[in-house]
Amino acid sequence: MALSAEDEHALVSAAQARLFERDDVLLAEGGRSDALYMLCGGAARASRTLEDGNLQIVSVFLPGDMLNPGDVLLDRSPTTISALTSSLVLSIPVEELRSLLTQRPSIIRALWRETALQASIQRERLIGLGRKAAEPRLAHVLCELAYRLQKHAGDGDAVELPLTQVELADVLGISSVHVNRVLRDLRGRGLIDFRRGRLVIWKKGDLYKFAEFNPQYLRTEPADDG
Amino acid sequence: MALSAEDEHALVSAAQARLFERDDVLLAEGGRSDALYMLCGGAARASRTLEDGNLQIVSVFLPGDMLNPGDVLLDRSPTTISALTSSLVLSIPVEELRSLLTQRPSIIRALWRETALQASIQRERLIGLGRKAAEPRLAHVLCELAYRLQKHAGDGDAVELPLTQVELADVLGISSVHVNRVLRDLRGRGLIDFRRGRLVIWKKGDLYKFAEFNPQYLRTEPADDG
DNA sequence: CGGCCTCTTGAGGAATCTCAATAGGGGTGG
DNA sequence: CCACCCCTATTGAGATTCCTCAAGAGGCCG
Repeated sequence: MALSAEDEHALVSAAQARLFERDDVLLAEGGRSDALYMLCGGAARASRTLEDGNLQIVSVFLPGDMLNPGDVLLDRSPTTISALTSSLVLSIPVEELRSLLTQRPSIIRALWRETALQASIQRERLIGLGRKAAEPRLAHVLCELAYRLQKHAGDGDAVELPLTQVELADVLGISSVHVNRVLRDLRGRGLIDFRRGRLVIWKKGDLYKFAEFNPQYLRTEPADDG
Repeated sequence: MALSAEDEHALVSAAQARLFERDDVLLAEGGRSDALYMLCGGAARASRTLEDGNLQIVSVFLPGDMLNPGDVLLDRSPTTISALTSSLVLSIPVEELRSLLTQRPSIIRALWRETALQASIQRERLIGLGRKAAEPRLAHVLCELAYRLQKHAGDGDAVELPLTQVELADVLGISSVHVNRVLRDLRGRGLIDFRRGRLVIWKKGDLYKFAEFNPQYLRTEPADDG
């Protein structure tokens, strides 16, 4: 989160820890955004349900992420945030956050930075949804999540991705049936293997190229690897 | 931009004004993000071109918008920003911005807020791209742009939207041919009329409902209208 | 053992695309 | 002022991608 040790300490000291189980709602769409949430363990999602019942997942959160860095500026939560797996979450009530922000202005920068990072992630997703076929679109999301979980994973390494095919479908804006076929296709190309929440990337270079994935947008610090 | 008069004055004083013509590039993808840009007049877009030549427009900017509030935190511009029409742009070199931010911490808040607002807009676009058919998706984008241009436009009012059908297609992630058919459909429903950059909304309430458009996410201040 | 969720595969259908041809408007040079 | 050109808009027709419905298999848990 790019915070100094002191700032992080101040933030965490003001926070309350809570545990959520799979599908528990942390923050309902339209509800008051009354605390800043930080995910310490597990995984979570932000989603919107449309009138026809269709669901779109807008963000996937992994340990270390803030869940609503931009939303605390707003009154109400624009999406529903819920747990993908058992999750440990820290929360700081907005009143306390406000006083912290005046005492420690550098925290504002961190929130701004986190907001910008999540906007970058959403931008790449938007590009995929708009202009990529299902195969590279799925490949890109897998690259992104694997990279965020484990920047330096090499060929053949496995990463735990707690997403079902239905959930992947709701991230990608396609049907779960099609996700299944696309996964089969990517497996057939020898790029990846994804089964029951376990992703293996066989050829990172080829996969990145196929997905047009460039991890630059996920870096918060100056380049530290390829 | 939610700045105090003094802060705005300080910001504008440090800025340099420039005029761009249609399709001029303000900031190239991958280029250094060396200044903060603010759009004063005209319109602009942020876009990404994929390897197959396909283009996706990620943001449309209107007067009053900052063009890269989150990107100044990063090294390089993630998208190409170019003018949709003749545009007047203020720019503040990042070095000067940095010193301004230390002198006037409240400006950080404004940049954070603007970053969060643009993330909100992108989130709604993402939802449309993922889960809405072309008709409500286009309707939603038209609602958004009309609202941003003129919050209080009523039924039958016209708004100048400097977008061709090709550009709308690149916003929506569909082909320009299909944009044309969808516009015809929306016209047939009596909701809107869009010809050569001029949008008329016949029935705002019906259009909002059809598009599932709720302007809440575009508000930076507490509610001031319906 | 039974139920439920996830995954897998097939088959027909719907939305959207690409290609192609035509029309309209606005600018520019002869 | 006209002719020409280019960009934009419009419409048709066939192709493609992805969807929906449906059925069955596999795993997990009470």
